[in-house]
Amino acid sequence: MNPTNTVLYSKGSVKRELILQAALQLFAERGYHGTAVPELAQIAGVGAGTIYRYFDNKEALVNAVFQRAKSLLKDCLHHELNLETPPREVFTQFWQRLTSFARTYPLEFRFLELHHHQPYLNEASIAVELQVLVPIWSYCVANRRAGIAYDMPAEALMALIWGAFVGLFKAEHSGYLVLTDEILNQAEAACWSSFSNTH
Amino acid sequence: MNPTNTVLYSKGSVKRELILQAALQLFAERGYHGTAVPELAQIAGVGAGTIYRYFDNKEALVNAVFQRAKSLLKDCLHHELNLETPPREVFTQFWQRLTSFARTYPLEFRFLELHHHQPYLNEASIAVELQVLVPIWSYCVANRRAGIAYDMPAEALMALIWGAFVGLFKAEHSGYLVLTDEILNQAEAACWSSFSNTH
Amino acid sequence: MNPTNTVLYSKGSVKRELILQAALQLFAERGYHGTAVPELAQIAGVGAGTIYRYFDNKEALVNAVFQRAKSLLKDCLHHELNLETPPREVFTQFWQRLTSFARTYPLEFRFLELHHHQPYLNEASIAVELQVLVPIWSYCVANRRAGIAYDMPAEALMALIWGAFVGLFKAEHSGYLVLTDEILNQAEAACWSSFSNTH
Amino acid sequence: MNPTNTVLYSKGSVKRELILQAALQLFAERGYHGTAVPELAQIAGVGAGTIYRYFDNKEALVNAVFQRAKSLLKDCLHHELNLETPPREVFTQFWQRLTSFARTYPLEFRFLELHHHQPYLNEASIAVELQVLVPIWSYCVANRRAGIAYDMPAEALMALIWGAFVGLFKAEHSGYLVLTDEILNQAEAACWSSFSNTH
DNA sequence: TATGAATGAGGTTTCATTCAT
DNA sequence: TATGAATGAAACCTCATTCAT
Repeated sequence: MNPTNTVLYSKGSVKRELILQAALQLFAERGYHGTAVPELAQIAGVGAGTIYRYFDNKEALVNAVFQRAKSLLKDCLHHELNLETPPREVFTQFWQRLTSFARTYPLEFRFLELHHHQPYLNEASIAVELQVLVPIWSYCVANRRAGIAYDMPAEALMALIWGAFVGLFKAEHSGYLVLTDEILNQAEAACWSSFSNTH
Repeated sequence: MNPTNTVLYSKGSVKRELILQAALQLFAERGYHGTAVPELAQIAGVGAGTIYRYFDNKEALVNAVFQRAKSLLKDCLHHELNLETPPREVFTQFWQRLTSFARTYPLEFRFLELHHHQPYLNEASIAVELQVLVPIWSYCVANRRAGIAYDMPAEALMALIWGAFVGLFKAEHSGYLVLTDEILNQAEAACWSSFSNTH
Repeated sequence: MNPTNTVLYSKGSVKRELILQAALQLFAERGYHGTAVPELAQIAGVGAGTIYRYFDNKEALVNAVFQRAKSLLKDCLHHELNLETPPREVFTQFWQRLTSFARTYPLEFRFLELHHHQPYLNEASIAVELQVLVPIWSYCVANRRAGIAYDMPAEALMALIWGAFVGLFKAEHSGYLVLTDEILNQAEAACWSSFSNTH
Repeated sequence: MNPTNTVLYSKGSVKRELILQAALQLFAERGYHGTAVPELAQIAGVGAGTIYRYFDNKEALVNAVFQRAKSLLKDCLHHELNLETPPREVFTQFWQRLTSFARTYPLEFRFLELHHHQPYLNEASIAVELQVLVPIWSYCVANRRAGIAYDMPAEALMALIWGAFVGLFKAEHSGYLVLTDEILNQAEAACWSSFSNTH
C-alpha cells in the first residue's frame, strides 16, 4: 500500500539478497564453475527458479556478486580518505582500511582474491574494478614523482603491496598463520619499507 | 607382462605426458571445474578413455598436475641452493629462481597461483606443497633469529614476499604491466626491504 | 452475490476477452506448445494468475479459443445462408463468406488452419467443429445426388475445396503470393470446376 | 578394420538413423515444441546425451528431419519425371507421385504438411523447400503461357492443387474419410478441372 | 477479484566416466 | 593398450500453476 515501500522492496528484495549472499558464500568457497545453481538455491532458501526471476543467468549473478563486493571494497578503501595527510599516514590508512575490509567482509575478500574472474566479467564489472584501482594508482604515481616511493612503475608498486597483503590473508585462510593485530602492524611497516626508501 | 615394465611404461608414457600437458594448460586457463575432460582429451590428442587408463579420475589428474608443478617449483627453488652464502645473496637467488620458474614454466606458475586448489588436493599434494615451503621457512626462521629479518612470524614473512612476487606476475598476466628485468630487480630490492631492516 | 450476475460477469468479463485475444494471437503465431502462459498474460495485460481465474488450465484456454474461432467461422459461413438458391450461387456465397472470414479474422483463420489441434481438443471443441462441417456436408451430398457435383464422397469434395482454399491463404501467409480479389474470384471458378462437371 | 565400413558407419550411423526416425515420428504427431528430447531418446532407444553427439541441438535435429523429408519428397516428385509428355499426363504423374509419397512416407508427409515450420527453419531447409517448388512452378508457368491452365498466377495454381491434395490426406488422417484409389483418381480428375479449362 | 512472486517439475544440454571394439 | 561412441546423472534454465496479499 505504501508505494515507496514497494519500490524499496523490489529494489532491495529480501530474496534477491538471500540469493546474493548464498552466491557470495559458495562462489568464494568453490569458485564459479564449482557451484551448482540448485545447491545455491537451497542455501539461499529459495526455489531454483526464483534465482532466474532476479538474474538473467548464472553469469549475470556472478557479475552482480562481483560488482557488489568490489563496490564495497571501493567504499571501504576510498570513502572520505584524506589524501592531504602525509604519505606515510595515507599508507597506514589504506592498510587499515584493507584490513578492516578483509575482516568485516571475509567472504567478499576471498571471493575477490581467491579466484580468477576474467572469463565471465562484463563491462560493468570491469568498470567497478577500475574505480578501486585508480585512486591507489594516483597515490603511487604522486609518491613516485615526489621521490618518496621507489622508482618503479606505479603498477608494480601497487602489485607488490596488494600482493603482499593478499598473501597474508591467503596464508591465514590456508591455516598457516593467525593474523594478530601485531602481525598486521608489523606487516604494514614492512610493506611501507618495500614501497618507500624513506625511514 | 612384466609388472615393473608396465609401471615404468605407464609412468613415463608419452600419452601420460600429453595428458598432463593438456591438463596443465586448461586448468591454468579455466580452472579445474571449468575444464571438460573430453576437450582436454582432444587437446592432448588422445581418446577420452585413455585419460582413465593413466588417472583414476579427474581429481587424480589434477592432483598429478599439481604435484608435478609443485615439484618443479621445488627443484627450481631449492636444487643446489647454497644456504651458506650471505642472507642477502640467498634472497636474491630465491628471487631469481622464482623469476626463472615463472618465466620458464608460465603455465605451471599460473596454475599454482591463480587458482584455489584446496577442495581437491590429496595428501600427497599437500606433502609436496610443504616440501616447497619448509626450506624457505627455515631461511626465514634463521634470519629472524639472527636479527636480520623483521621480527615477525616466519610464516608472515614468507606470505608477504611470496604474495608480493605473485602480485607482480598476476598484474602482468592481467595486462596491467610488463615485467622487465629492471622492474624485477627493483622489486627484488623492495621486497628485501620488506624482509629485512638492514641496508 | 447474485450468481447470475457472477456468471454473466465472468463470461463477458473484459479480462476474459483480453486473455482470449492474446491467446488467439500467440497460439496462431507459435502454436500451443510454443506459447508460454506468463508471456500470454503480459500480452493480455493481466496477471498470470488471472488467467487461472477464467480458465482451469492452459488446455481449457486453448479449447475456449478454438471454440470461439470455430463458432465465429460457423456464423460467418452459415448464418442466413440461403440454400434454396441455385447450387452455383450457394458455392459462390460459401467462397465469399470464407474469404470474408479469412480477411476479417485472420488470426482466427490461421489459428484454425495452420496448426494441428487434435491432441488437446475436448468434446465441446469437436462438437463445434462438426457444426461447421455438417451444413457443408449436406450441401455436398445434395449436389452429388442431384448429379451436379462430381461423383465422390461428400467428405472428399469438402476436403478438396476446403484444402484448396486453405492452400491459397497459407501461400499468402508464407509470402509466396498476394491474394487480390481477382485471384480469389478466379480461384473460386477453378474450385467450382473441381466440384462440379456442369458449366 | 575395414575403413570403408567405418566411414559408411559414421555417415549413416545406425544411431543417427534411429534418432531421425523417432524425431520424425514424434514431431509429426505432436509438433516440435510438443516433443521432449528425453522421450524422443527413449523412443529412439538411445541415451538422451547421444542425440547431442549427432545434432548440435533440438533445432538442428528438426532441420535435419525437415531436409530429409523434403528431399525425399523432391526425389519422389521430380526424379526422372518426363516433362515432355502432354501436360495432362504430367499432371497425372505428379498426382500419382504425390499419392505414392503420402502412402509410402506417411510420417514424412504429415510432418511436412501438418505443422508450421517457419520459426525454426534454417537456410539449408529453405533451400530444399525451393527445390521442391521450382519445377512445379515451371510446369504451372508453362501451362499458363500455353493457354492450358487457368489464367492465374502460377503460385495460386500451385497453392490450389497442393492445398486440395493435402486437404484430402488431412481429412483421412482426421478420420473423416478413407482414401481409396478410386477416390484419389476422381480427385485427380477434379483437380485437373480446377487447373485447366480444357477437357 | 486480481495479482505476480514463487515454485519445482520438467525442459534442453553438458560431461565425467564406461566399455565394446 | 587405446579408443571414442555411448550414457545418464546432473548441470542450467523455463514455465504452468499456486497462493499470499
